[in-house]
Amino acid sequence: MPASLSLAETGLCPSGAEPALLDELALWCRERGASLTPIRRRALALLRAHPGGLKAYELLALMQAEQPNASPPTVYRALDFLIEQGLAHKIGRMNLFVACAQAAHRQPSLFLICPSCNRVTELQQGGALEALAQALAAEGHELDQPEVEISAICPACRGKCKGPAGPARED
Amino acid sequence: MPASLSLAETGLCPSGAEPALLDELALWCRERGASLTPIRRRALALLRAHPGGLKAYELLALMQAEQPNASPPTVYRALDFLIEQGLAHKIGRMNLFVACAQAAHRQPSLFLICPSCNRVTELQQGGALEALAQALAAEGHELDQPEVEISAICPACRGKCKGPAGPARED
DNA sequence: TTCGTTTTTGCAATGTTATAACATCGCACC
DNA sequence: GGTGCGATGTTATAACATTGCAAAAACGAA
Repeated sequence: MPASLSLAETGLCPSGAEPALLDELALWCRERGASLTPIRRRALALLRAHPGGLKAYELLALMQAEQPNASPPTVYRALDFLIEQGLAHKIGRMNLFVACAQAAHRQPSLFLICPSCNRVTELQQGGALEALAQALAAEGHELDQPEVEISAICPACRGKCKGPAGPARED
Repeated sequence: MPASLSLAETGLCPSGAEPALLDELALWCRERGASLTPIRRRALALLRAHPGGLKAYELLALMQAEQPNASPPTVYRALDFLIEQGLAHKIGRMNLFVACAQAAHRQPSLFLICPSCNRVTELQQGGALEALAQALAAEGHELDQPEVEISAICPACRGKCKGPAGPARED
Protein backbone atom coordinates (compact mmCIF):
# COMPACT_ATOMS: atom_id res chain seq x y z
CA MET A 1 0.00 0.00 0.00
CA PRO A 2 1.36 3.40 -0.88
CA ALA A 3 0.24 4.86 2.38
CA SER A 4 2.70 7.62 1.82
CA LEU A 5 0.84 10.33 -0.04
CA SER A 6 3.59 12.56 -1.26
CA LEU A 7 2.46 16.09 -0.83
CA ALA A 8 1.69 16.55 -4.44
CA GLU A 9 -0.57 13.70 -5.13
CA THR A 10 -3.72 15.27 -3.87
CA GLY A 11 -4.30 16.23 -7.43
CA LEU A 12 -2.85 19.66 -7.02
CA CYS A 13 -2.40 21.75 -10.06
CA PRO A 14 1.12 22.99 -9.61
CA SER A 15 0.45 26.44 -10.94
CA GLY A 16 -1.49 27.52 -7.89
CA ALA A 17 -5.05 28.76 -7.72
CA GLU A 18 -7.44 26.00 -6.56
CA PRO A 19 -10.01 28.62 -5.74
CA ALA A 20 -12.71 26.14 -4.84
CA LEU A 21 -10.58 24.43 -2.26
CA LEU A 22 -9.45 27.73 -0.82
CA ASP A 23 -13.04 28.90 -0.53
CA GLU A 24 -13.86 25.78 1.32
CA LEU A 25 -10.96 26.29 3.68
CA ALA A 26 -12.00 29.89 4.21
CA LEU A 27 -15.39 28.67 5.30
CA TRP A 28 -13.82 26.14 7.55
CA CYS A 29 -11.79 28.90 9.21
CA ARG A 30 -14.93 30.99 9.62
CA GLU A 31 -16.59 28.21 11.49
CA ARG A 32 -13.72 28.17 13.85
CA GLY A 33 -13.92 31.90 14.42
CA ALA A 34 -10.85 32.65 12.34
CA SER A 35 -10.63 34.37 9.02
CA LEU A 36 -8.64 33.51 5.98
CA THR A 37 -7.81 37.02 4.91
CA PRO A 38 -6.40 37.80 1.47
CA ILE A 39 -2.84 37.78 2.74
CA ARG A 40 -3.26 34.45 4.48
CA ARG A 41 -5.10 33.01 1.56
CA ARG A 42 -2.36 34.12 -0.77
CA ALA A 43 0.29 32.57 1.45
CA LEU A 44 -1.62 29.33 1.57
CA ALA A 45 -2.10 29.30 -2.19
CA LEU A 46 1.61 29.79 -2.69
CA LEU A 47 2.48 27.03 -0.27
CA ARG A 48 0.09 24.71 -2.02
CA ALA A 49 1.58 25.62 -5.34
CA HIS A 50 4.98 24.53 -4.07
CA PRO A 51 4.54 21.01 -2.77
CA GLY A 52 8.21 20.82 -1.88
CA GLY A 53 7.71 23.58 0.64
CA LEU A 54 8.98 27.13 0.85
CA LYS A 55 11.37 29.00 3.07
CA ALA A 56 9.90 32.03 4.74
CA TYR A 57 11.89 34.45 2.66
CA GLU A 58 11.11 32.64 -0.55
CA LEU A 59 7.47 33.00 0.31
CA LEU A 60 8.10 36.64 1.09
CA ALA A 61 9.63 37.20 -2.32
CA LEU A 62 6.69 35.53 -3.99
CA MET A 63 4.23 37.60 -2.05
CA GLN A 64 6.09 40.77 -2.85
CA ALA A 65 5.45 40.10 -6.50
CA GLU A 66 1.83 40.99 -5.87
CA GLN A 67 2.18 43.02 -2.75
CA PRO A 68 5.36 45.01 -2.86
CA ASN A 69 5.10 46.19 0.70
CA ALA A 70 5.06 42.73 2.21
CA SER A 71 7.72 42.35 4.88
CA PRO A 72 9.01 39.56 7.10
CA PRO A 73 6.32 39.99 9.73
CA THR A 74 3.73 39.77 7.00
CA VAL A 75 4.74 36.27 6.07
CA TYR A 76 5.56 35.06 9.54
CA ARG A 77 2.18 36.20 10.76
CA ALA A 78 0.46 34.48 7.89
CA LEU A 79 2.45 31.33 8.50
CA ASP A 80 1.69 31.37 12.21
CA PHE A 81 -1.96 31.63 11.40
CA LEU A 82 -1.91 28.80 8.90
CA ILE A 83 -0.03 26.56 11.26
CA GLU A 84 -2.40 27.39 14.10
CA GLN A 85 -5.30 26.45 11.90
CA GLY A 86 -3.66 23.24 10.83
CA LEU A 87 -3.41 24.36 7.24
CA ALA A 88 0.34 24.25 7.11
CA HIS A 89 3.28 22.72 8.91
CA LYS A 90 6.77 23.81 9.67
CA ILE A 91 9.68 21.48 9.13
CA GLY A 92 11.85 22.72 11.93
CA ARG A 93 15.09 21.21 10.86
CA MET A 94 15.02 22.89 7.48
CA ASN A 95 13.14 26.06 8.30
CA LEU A 96 10.74 24.97 5.65
CA PHE A 97 7.01 25.56 5.49
CA VAL A 98 4.62 23.22 3.72
CA ALA A 99 0.91 23.18 3.16
CA CYS A 100 -0.81 20.36 4.97
CA ALA A 101 -1.31 17.44 2.64
CA GLN A 102 -4.79 16.91 3.98
CA ALA A 103 -5.76 20.54 3.68
CA ALA A 104 -6.69 20.79 7.34
CA HIS A 105 -7.30 17.50 8.93
CA ARG A 106 -5.35 18.46 11.95
CA GLN A 107 -4.26 15.01 12.82
CA PRO A 108 -0.71 14.37 13.87
CA SER A 109 1.57 13.98 10.93
CA LEU A 110 4.83 12.29 10.40
CA PHE A 111 7.23 14.03 8.07
CA LEU A 112 9.84 11.88 6.46
CA ILE A 113 12.78 13.82 5.16
CA CYS A 114 14.95 11.87 2.80
CA PRO A 115 18.59 12.68 3.44
CA SER A 116 19.43 11.64 -0.07
CA CYS A 117 16.98 13.65 -2.14
CA ASN A 118 15.76 16.08 0.54
CA ARG A 119 12.23 15.35 -0.40
CA VAL A 120 9.63 15.74 2.30
CA THR A 121 6.89 13.17 2.53
CA GLU A 122 3.93 13.63 4.81
CA LEU A 123 2.69 10.37 6.18
CA GLN A 124 -0.75 10.46 7.60
CA GLN A 125 -1.84 6.96 7.90
CA GLY A 126 -0.17 3.72 8.61
CA GLY A 127 0.89 2.43 11.91
CA ALA A 128 4.13 4.33 12.34
CA LEU A 129 2.84 7.09 14.53
CA GLU A 130 0.63 4.79 16.51
CA ALA A 131 3.50 2.44 17.14
CA LEU A 132 5.61 5.30 18.30
CA ALA A 133 2.90 6.71 20.54
CA GLN A 134 2.37 3.38 22.17
CA ALA A 135 6.04 2.82 22.78
CA LEU A 136 6.30 6.27 24.34
CA ALA A 137 3.26 5.72 26.48
CA ALA A 138 4.87 2.59 27.79
CA GLU A 139 7.63 4.77 29.20
CA GLY A 140 5.35 7.35 30.71
CA HIS A 141 5.50 9.95 27.98
CA GLU A 142 2.52 11.14 26.09
CA LEU A 143 2.91 11.96 22.43
CA ASP A 144 1.83 15.52 22.27
CA GLN A 145 1.67 17.06 18.98
CA PRO A 146 1.75 16.97 15.28
CA GLU A 147 4.81 17.47 13.20
CA VAL A 148 7.15 14.68 13.96
CA GLU A 149 10.13 14.98 11.66
CA ILE A 150 12.21 12.00 10.80
CA SER A 151 15.17 11.38 8.60
CA ALA A 152 14.27 8.39 6.49
CA ILE A 153 15.45 7.20 3.15
CA CYS A 154 12.51 7.23 0.80
CA PRO A 155 11.48 4.23 -1.26
CA ALA A 156 12.69 5.88 -4.45
CA CYS A 157 16.17 6.39 -3.10
CA ARG A 158 16.61 3.02 -1.50
CA GLY A 159 19.13 1.14 -3.55
CA LYS A 160 19.32 3.94 -6.07
CA CYS A 161 21.28 6.83 -4.65
CA LYS A 162 23.47 5.66 -1.84
CA GLY A 163 26.56 7.76 -1.58
CA PRO A 164 26.65 11.11 -3.24
CA ALA A 165 23.59 12.77 -1.80
CA GLY A 166 22.41 14.58 -4.85
CA PRO A 167 20.93 18.01 -4.53
CA ALA A 168 17.23 18.60 -4.55
CA ARG A 169 14.47 21.07 -4.00
CA GLU A 170 14.23 22.84 -7.28
CA ASP A 171 11.14 24.94 -7.02
CA MET B 1 9.78 25.47 38.51
CA PRO B 2 12.90 23.69 39.55
CA ALA B 3 15.98 24.13 37.47
CA SER B 4 16.41 22.50 34.11
CA LEU B 5 18.32 19.26 34.60
CA SER B 6 17.05 16.57 32.33
CA LEU B 7 19.58 14.67 30.30
CA ALA B 8 21.33 14.41 33.59
CA GLU B 9 20.19 10.95 34.38
CA THR B 10 23.70 9.82 33.62
CA GLY B 11 24.72 10.98 37.04
CA LEU B 12 26.71 13.87 35.67
CA CYS B 13 28.27 16.24 38.06
CA PRO B 14 26.73 19.51 36.98
CA SER B 15 29.75 21.66 37.61
CA GLY B 16 31.63 20.44 34.55
CA ALA B 17 35.12 19.03 34.33
CA GLU B 18 35.00 15.22 34.14
CA PRO B 19 38.57 15.16 32.92
CA ALA B 20 38.84 11.41 32.94
CA LEU B 21 35.86 10.98 30.69
CA LEU B 22 37.11 13.69 28.37
CA ASP B 23 40.50 12.04 28.15
CA GLU B 24 38.83 8.84 27.23
CA LEU B 25 36.81 10.53 24.55
CA ALA B 26 39.91 12.23 23.23
CA LEU B 27 41.50 8.83 22.80
CA TRP B 28 38.42 7.55 21.13
CA CYS B 29 38.61 10.40 18.63
CA ARG B 30 42.25 9.68 18.00
CA GLU B 31 41.43 6.14 17.06
CA ARG B 32 39.05 7.48 14.52
CA GLY B 33 41.64 9.81 13.05
CA ALA B 34 40.10 12.90 14.57
CA SER B 35 41.46 15.08 17.30
CA LEU B 36 39.72 16.58 20.25
CA THR B 37 41.59 19.86 20.34
CA PRO B 38 41.42 22.17 23.33
CA ILE B 39 38.66 24.25 21.78
CA ARG B 40 36.56 21.23 21.01
CA ARG B 41 37.24 19.72 24.35
CA ARG B 42 36.22 22.89 26.06
CA ALA B 43 33.00 23.04 24.05
CA LEU B 44 32.19 19.48 24.93
CA ALA B 45 32.90 20.06 28.59
CA LEU B 46 30.57 23.03 28.60
CA LEU B 47 27.83 21.10 26.88
CA ARG B 48 28.19 18.31 29.38
CA ALA B 49 28.05 20.78 32.20
CA HIS B 50 24.71 22.02 30.91
CA PRO B 51 22.53 18.98 30.60
CA GLY B 52 19.61 21.08 29.42
CA GLY B 53 21.57 22.02 26.35
CA LEU B 54 23.02 25.28 25.12
CA LYS B 55 22.29 27.62 22.27
CA ALA B 56 25.23 28.33 20.04
CA TYR B 57 25.64 31.87 21.25
CA GLU B 58 25.29 30.87 24.87
CA LEU B 59 28.11 28.45 24.30
CA LEU B 60 30.03 31.20 22.58
CA ALA B 61 29.62 33.47 25.58
CA LEU B 62 30.83 30.75 27.91
CA MET B 63 33.82 30.03 25.76
CA GLN B 64 34.69 33.69 25.58
CA ALA B 65 35.06 33.70 29.33
CA GLU B 66 38.24 31.73 28.87
CA GLN B 67 39.08 32.56 25.31
CA PRO B 68 38.07 36.13 24.60
CA ASN B 69 38.72 35.89 20.90
CA ALA B 70 36.23 33.11 20.30
CA SER B 71 33.78 33.97 17.53
CA PRO B 72 30.73 32.36 15.97
CA PRO B 73 32.75 30.20 13.61
CA THR B 74 34.76 28.98 16.56
CA VAL B 75 31.74 27.47 18.23
CA TYR B 76 29.97 26.29 15.11
CA ARG B 77 33.09 24.51 13.97
CA ALA B 78 33.48 22.89 17.34
CA LEU B 79 29.84 21.88 17.34
CA ASP B 80 30.06 20.47 13.84
CA PHE B 81 32.99 18.40 14.92
CA LEU B 82 31.30 17.09 18.04
CA ILE B 83 28.17 16.21 16.14
CA GLU B 84 30.16 14.48 13.44
CA GLN B 85 31.88 12.40 16.08
CA GLY B 86 28.62 11.54 17.76
CA LEU B 87 29.57 13.41 20.90
CA ALA B 88 26.75 15.91 20.67
CA HIS B 89 23.39 16.38 19.04
CA LYS B 90 21.49 19.30 17.68
CA ILE B 91 17.84 19.79 18.51
CA GLY B 92 16.78 21.41 15.28
CA ARG B 93 13.51 22.84 16.36
CA MET B 94 15.07 24.82 19.16
CA ASN B 95 18.52 25.50 17.79
CA LEU B 96 19.78 23.78 20.85
CA PHE B 97 22.90 21.69 21.24
CA VAL B 98 23.27 18.93 23.78
CA ALA B 99 26.04 16.53 24.69
CA CYS B 100 25.19 12.98 23.85
CA ALA B 101 23.83 11.27 26.92
CA GLN B 102 25.85 8.17 26.12
CA ALA B 103 29.05 10.09 25.55
CA ALA B 104 29.57 8.71 22.07
CA HIS B 105 27.63 5.61 21.45
CA ARG B 106 26.50 6.84 18.15
CA GLN B 107 23.25 5.01 18.13
CA PRO B 108 20.10 6.70 16.94
CA SER B 109 18.52 8.73 19.65
CA LEU B 110 15.05 9.88 20.31
CA PHE B 111 14.69 13.33 21.80
CA LEU B 112 11.52 14.04 23.65
CA ILE B 113 10.79 17.69 24.02
CA CYS B 114 8.11 18.47 26.55
CA PRO B 115 5.92 21.29 25.26
CA SER B 116 4.96 22.14 28.78
CA CYS B 117 8.30 22.50 30.49
CA ASN B 118 10.59 22.55 27.45
CA ARG B 119 12.70 19.90 28.98
CA VAL B 120 14.65 17.71 26.61
CA THR B 121 14.98 14.03 27.38
CA GLU B 122 17.21 11.77 25.40
CA LEU B 123 15.82 8.31 25.16
CA GLN B 124 18.22 5.64 24.08
CA GLN B 125 16.68 2.45 25.01
CA GLY B 126 13.21 1.14 25.06
CA GLY B 127 11.23 0.09 22.11
CA ALA B 128 10.07 3.43 20.82
CA LEU B 129 12.62 3.86 18.08
CA GLU B 130 12.50 0.23 17.10
CA ALA B 131 8.75 0.35 16.84
CA LEU B 132 8.97 3.39 14.67
CA ALA B 133 11.65 1.94 12.46
CA GLN B 134 9.65 -1.20 11.90
CA ALA B 135 6.51 0.68 11.05
CA LEU B 136 8.43 2.80 8.57
CA ALA B 137 10.08 -0.20 7.04
CA ALA B 138 6.67 -1.70 6.48
CA GLU B 139 5.89 1.21 4.21
CA GLY B 140 9.12 1.10 2.29
CA HIS B 141 11.03 3.80 4.12
CA GLU B 142 14.24 3.18 5.91
CA LEU B 143 14.91 5.04 9.12
CA ASP B 144 18.08 6.82 8.38
CA GLN B 145 19.73 8.46 11.24
CA PRO B 146 19.88 9.71 14.72
CA GLU B 147 18.23 12.69 16.17
CA VAL B 148 14.56 12.11 15.99
CA GLU B 149 12.82 14.95 17.78
CA ILE B 150 9.41 14.51 19.20
CA SER B 151 7.04 16.66 21.11
CA ALA B 152 5.92 14.60 24.06
CA ILE B 153 4.59 15.50 27.44
CA CYS B 154 7.01 14.24 30.01
CA PRO B 155 5.99 12.07 32.91
CA ALA B 156 6.49 14.91 35.36
CA CYS B 157 4.11 17.17 33.49
CA ARG B 158 1.38 14.67 32.85
CA GLY B 159 -1.55 15.62 34.99
CA LYS B 160 0.37 18.47 36.57
CA CYS B 161 0.65 21.32 34.10
CA LYS B 162 -2.03 21.06 31.48
CA GLY B 163 -3.03 24.44 30.19
CA PRO B 164 -0.80 27.41 30.65
CA ALA B 165 2.45 26.12 29.25
CA GLY B 166 4.79 27.82 31.59
CA PRO B 167 8.17 29.04 30.38
CA ALA B 168 11.31 27.14 31.06
CA ARG B 169 14.99 26.89 30.45
CA GLU B 170 16.59 29.43 32.67
CA ASP B 171 20.21 28.50 32.75
C1' DT C 1 66.17 19.61 10.18
C1' DT C 2 63.50 21.29 6.41
C1' DC C 3 59.92 20.97 3.45
C1' DG C 4 55.32 20.22 2.05
C1' DT C 5 50.78 18.97 3.24
C1' DT C 6 46.79 18.95 6.04
C1' DT C 7 44.22 20.48 9.80
C1' DT C 8 42.93 23.88 12.81
C1' DT C 9 42.24 28.50 14.13
C1' DG C 10 41.56 33.78 13.75
C1' DC C 11 38.96 37.18 11.83
C1' DA C 12 35.82 40.10 9.19
C1' DA C 13 32.05 40.24 6.73
C1' DT C 14 27.86 38.58 5.36
C1' DG C 15 23.83 35.72 4.90
C1' DT C 16 19.61 33.75 6.82
C1' DT C 17 15.78 33.25 9.89
C1' DA C 18 12.67 35.31 13.17
C1' DT C 19 10.71 38.68 16.35
C1' DA C 20 10.01 43.19 18.94
C1' DA C 21 7.88 47.35 19.17
C1' DC C 22 4.86 50.54 17.85
C1' DA C 23 1.75 52.93 14.56
C1' DT C 24 -2.27 52.55 11.76
C1' DC C 25 -6.32 51.00 9.34
C1' DG C 26 -10.95 49.23 8.84
C1' DC C 27 -14.87 47.57 10.50
C1' DA C 28 -18.62 46.02 13.69
C1' DC C 29 -21.12 47.63 17.48
C1' DC C 30 -23.44 50.64 20.46
C1' DG D 1 -18.83 59.42 16.45
C1' DG D 2 -16.42 56.94 19.66
C1' DT D 3 -14.64 52.54 21.12
C1' DG D 4 -12.85 47.95 20.80
C1' DC D 5 -10.46 44.74 18.32
C1' DG D 6 -8.25 42.01 14.88
C1' DA D 7 -5.28 42.57 11.04
C1' DT D 8 -1.75 44.97 8.80
C1' DG D 9 2.18 48.29 7.91
C1' DT D 10 6.75 49.74 9.15
C1' DT D 11 11.16 50.00 11.13
C1' DA D 12 14.48 48.06 13.48
C1' DT D 13 16.90 44.50 15.60
C1' DA D 14 17.61 39.95 17.64
C1' DA D 15 19.09 35.38 16.98
C1' DC D 16 21.21 31.89 14.32
C1' DA D 17 24.67 30.38 10.92
C1' DT D 18 28.04 30.52 7.07
C1' DT D 19 31.65 32.10 3.72
C1' DG D 20 36.22 33.20 2.46
C1' DC D 21 40.68 33.94 3.19
C1' DA D 22 44.94 33.98 5.60
C1' DA D 23 47.92 32.77 9.53
C1' DA D 24 49.51 29.28 12.46
C1' DA D 25 50.04 24.73 14.28
C1' DA D 26 50.57 19.67 13.68
C1' DC D 27 52.57 16.09 11.49
C1' DG D 28 54.79 12.98 8.37
C1' DA D 29 58.31 12.20 4.99
C1' DA D 30 62.78 13.38 2.66
